[in-house]
Amino acid sequence: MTQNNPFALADFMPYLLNQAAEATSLGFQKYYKANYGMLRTEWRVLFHLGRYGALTATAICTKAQIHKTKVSRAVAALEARRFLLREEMQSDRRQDLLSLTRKGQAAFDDLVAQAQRYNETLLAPFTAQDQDTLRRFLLKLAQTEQGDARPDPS
Amino acid sequence: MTQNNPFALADFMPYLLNQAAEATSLGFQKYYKANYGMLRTEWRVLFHLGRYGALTATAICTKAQIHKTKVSRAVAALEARRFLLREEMQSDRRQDLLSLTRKGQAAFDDLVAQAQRYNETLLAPFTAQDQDTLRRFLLKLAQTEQGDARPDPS
DNA sequence: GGATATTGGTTGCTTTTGTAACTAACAACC
DNA sequence: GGTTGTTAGTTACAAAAGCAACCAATATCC
Repeated sequence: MTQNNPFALADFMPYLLNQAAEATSLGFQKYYKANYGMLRTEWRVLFHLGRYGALTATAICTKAQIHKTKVSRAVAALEARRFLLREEMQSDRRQDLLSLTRKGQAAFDDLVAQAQRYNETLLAPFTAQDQDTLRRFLLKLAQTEQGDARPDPS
Repeated sequence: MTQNNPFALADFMPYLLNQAAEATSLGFQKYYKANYGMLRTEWRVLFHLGRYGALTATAICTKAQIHKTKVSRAVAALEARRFLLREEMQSDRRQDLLSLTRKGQAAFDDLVAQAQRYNETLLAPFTAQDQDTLRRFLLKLAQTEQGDARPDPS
């Protein structure tokens, strides 16, 4: 590249997005970690069960876009801590239907309330309209196709 | 939370940002991984040296906002592969001045060109004005303070 | 209805990250 | 000028993520 067109990392979307993602994730992460000893995947799994009711592991994988090994481990951890319950399905004995226990539901309620508040503080500096724009952009970027960026032509 | 105000994960900025960050990072990551066997931190360190000239490790830490152990390892890896050179500083023998080798410079040139192209395709769907807005928002979000989100009142 | 493929999920192993402790060089203070 | 404190950077150990192999249940095909 030419020096008269200095490309800064701050212009590079993956970098910028990562910085923003990390900075904003941390505040909330501290909360669920400190209060429930949860990892991010665990919080996400809990969230999905709380938000959408009983689901199988693969359903969570699909909805949450998380790899099955991560979900598997998160479920195991949540189960061990009695946040969720596992019930073998009649129709297909490979699958377990997962649902929150009362304790899990309580954690969900608290965490969602907390998340909402936190989210509001994050978005506070922006007008409602800008918030919409931002959301729209991020959703579009999140749909970026995973094609290789010009693989080595060799 | 109330069910008549269903809070979706897609409304939660940390989540949205993470999704966008991951989706957009992947395409480029494939490239530097496949062609140079680099990790993300290594690419970032390389970038800073290419962009700002010779630096010490801590200078990179500061500029790039990366923890020193990560930088230390990235530098070691890049040095082992002869992408950079390490020179003990006269003024303070604890510090090494790091600079790119010819090979490192070549990799930098290629990667930056690639990054720019990739970035353009990412931003293509947006108008120039929207791109600015987006950048501005992300920068602001990236500056989010790391205060705990309401720690347990106990 | 038995062989083959597919799917749901888990486990083991390797790579990467995070955290804390550590070494070496320098600075400051008396 | 020796003790005490800092700073630059590395290393060792633990936690987490990624990947591939795997097991068991179901579906498919002949």
